[in-house]
Amino acid sequence: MKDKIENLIKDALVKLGAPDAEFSVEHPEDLKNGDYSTNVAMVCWKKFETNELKPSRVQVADMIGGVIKKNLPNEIEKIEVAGGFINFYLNNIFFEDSIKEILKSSDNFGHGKALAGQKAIIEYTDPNPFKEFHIGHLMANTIGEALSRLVEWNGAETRRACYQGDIGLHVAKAVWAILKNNIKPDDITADVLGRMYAVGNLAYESDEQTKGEIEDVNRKIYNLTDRQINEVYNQGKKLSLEYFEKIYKKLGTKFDFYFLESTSGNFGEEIVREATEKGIFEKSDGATVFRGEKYGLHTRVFVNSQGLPTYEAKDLGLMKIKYDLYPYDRSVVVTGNEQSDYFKVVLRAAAIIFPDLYKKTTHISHGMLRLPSGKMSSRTGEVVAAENLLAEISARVKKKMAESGRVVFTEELADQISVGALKYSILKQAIGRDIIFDFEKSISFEGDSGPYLQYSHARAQSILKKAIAEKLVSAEHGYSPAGEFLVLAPSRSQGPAETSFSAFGVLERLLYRFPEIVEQAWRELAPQHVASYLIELCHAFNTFYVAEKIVDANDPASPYKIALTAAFTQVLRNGLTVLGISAPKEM
RNA sequence: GCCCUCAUAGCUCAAUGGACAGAGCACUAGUCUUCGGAACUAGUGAUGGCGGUUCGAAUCCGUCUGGGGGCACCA
Repeated sequence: MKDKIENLIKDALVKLGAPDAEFSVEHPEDLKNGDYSTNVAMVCWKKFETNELKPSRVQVADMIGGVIKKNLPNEIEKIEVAGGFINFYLNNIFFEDSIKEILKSSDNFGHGKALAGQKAIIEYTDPNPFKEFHIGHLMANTIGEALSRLVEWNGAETRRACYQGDIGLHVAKAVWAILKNNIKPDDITADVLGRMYAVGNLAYESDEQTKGEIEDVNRKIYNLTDRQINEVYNQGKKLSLEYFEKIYKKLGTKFDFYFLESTSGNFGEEIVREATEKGIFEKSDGATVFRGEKYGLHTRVFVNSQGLPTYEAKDLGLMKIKYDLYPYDRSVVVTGNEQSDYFKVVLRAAAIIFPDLYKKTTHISHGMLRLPSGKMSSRTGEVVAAENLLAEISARVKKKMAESGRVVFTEELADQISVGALKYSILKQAIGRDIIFDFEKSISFEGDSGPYLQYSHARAQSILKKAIAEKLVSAEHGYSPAGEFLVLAPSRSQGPAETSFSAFGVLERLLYRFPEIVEQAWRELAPQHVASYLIELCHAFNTFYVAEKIVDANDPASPYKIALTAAFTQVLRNGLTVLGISAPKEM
């Protein structure tokens, strides 16, 4: 439709002799200004100035509008000129078709082709074995999963990757503390690991001798020379990874690739060694460094003075490992924004060594989850474990359910709602901004919240169920409206009378826009557009729901209202899917 | 000290350079003999300061103030 309008305007400009004006066609924020709007007159009004004639913007808009009016397609009811904008109003034919289109496409409605034929790999979450899986990882996972789904919905073949730091000083700290406290491999739990890391980290910074001991453990882990250390290491790593897997399952993420630092390390070190011979890196105080200052960045160590690869070399190696495994067109790496400058340096080095991979790689950094008391730190043990947070939310969900007393609830349902609440609260805001986390305030169940979306969905589902029970829709169409539903979906003109912009008029005007939102959200790497859209959509539906009786055998408009409800649940469900939030049928 | 980022209503957040800056929470006043009140309607209330670019600025540029992050062998 947008294309049609753009062509309409282009034709008009050609006829008026100003074919090269750049203009845009958008949805006006306020629906009373039409379904589409163009700024063409304000952009090109000066082109129409002559010595004798100095038309105003509005006059130019009238002029262009006059030409467009002669050639209106069927779906456009009328156009109006207001304040220099030209506004386009769609009619019943368009809305009727759009509802049919939604019902026909069902689960595919919203899938686009912007990235068709491309391979994409998204890396996110990246928890470290031996350390806690904390709420920061929850944030990274939520964002990465949503981005993955956006990429998928726009047509790319997508792989999810998780990079786990199973080697390095942080591991040595935990292993050292476990040995020091005589904890047997069999007694190690995820909880113990998190605590031991904090203990080891504190000890590392406290005195020189301990520091040396931990560094020694670190070397031994790399070299695999000490049997006792290996045993603790292997057991701890296995346990951590299993524990992470449990959390991923609850969150609805399934990774295709797991990368481990213990494998990217050597590879990265080799790349750095070769590049050093070419003069890309240089030696300094025994370490191999990249001089970022040449590019307005800062110097970073890629191989330390002990000859061990740092995270920098490992990340460099990972870029190539990923490509060798899965030749991507787009690679997105999601991390916290404290790594933002770090990544600029690594990518700058990559630009010289792997220019083709560099061009395909995007680093996205998300904000931090901060406690009201300040920054959360796993180094000092001041973390909120993901598990604790989820359990806390879940307890509150159950309490709420018990109070409402409608449904015998299951653990699974409570999880779906809890995860939905958490994910929504993260995704509703722009990636990159911090969330100040407060147990009491940050998770909401009403208004602008995940459960509000889920509730709207469940309620609409319940209406469809009733429509089936009352034989206004036959049972074989089920909840998911198939092609036959169209036979029952009557023409738009049988719908309720529209008084200015009634609730259902707003609903119709939002539903067809979903695919554009999904496309825009990918283009801007901004899942919050989907979140805002869904809130607006649900609000429109709930207003409609209160104002109109939907299922009513005596109301000739009822079939159309039911079709609209079916289209709404479909779009909402698809939208929730894009965000990685589940849409229970009852709650 | 240098670099990066952010500043929107009492609070938590939205807004491809476009029309009157949108939500939710809180507060105030309402709706419901109707399909699920985790709902709906209405009201109060905001672009940190000063310049600039533009037909048009929360958005772009400069500057000041104030948060947050980063700056060599941690990740």
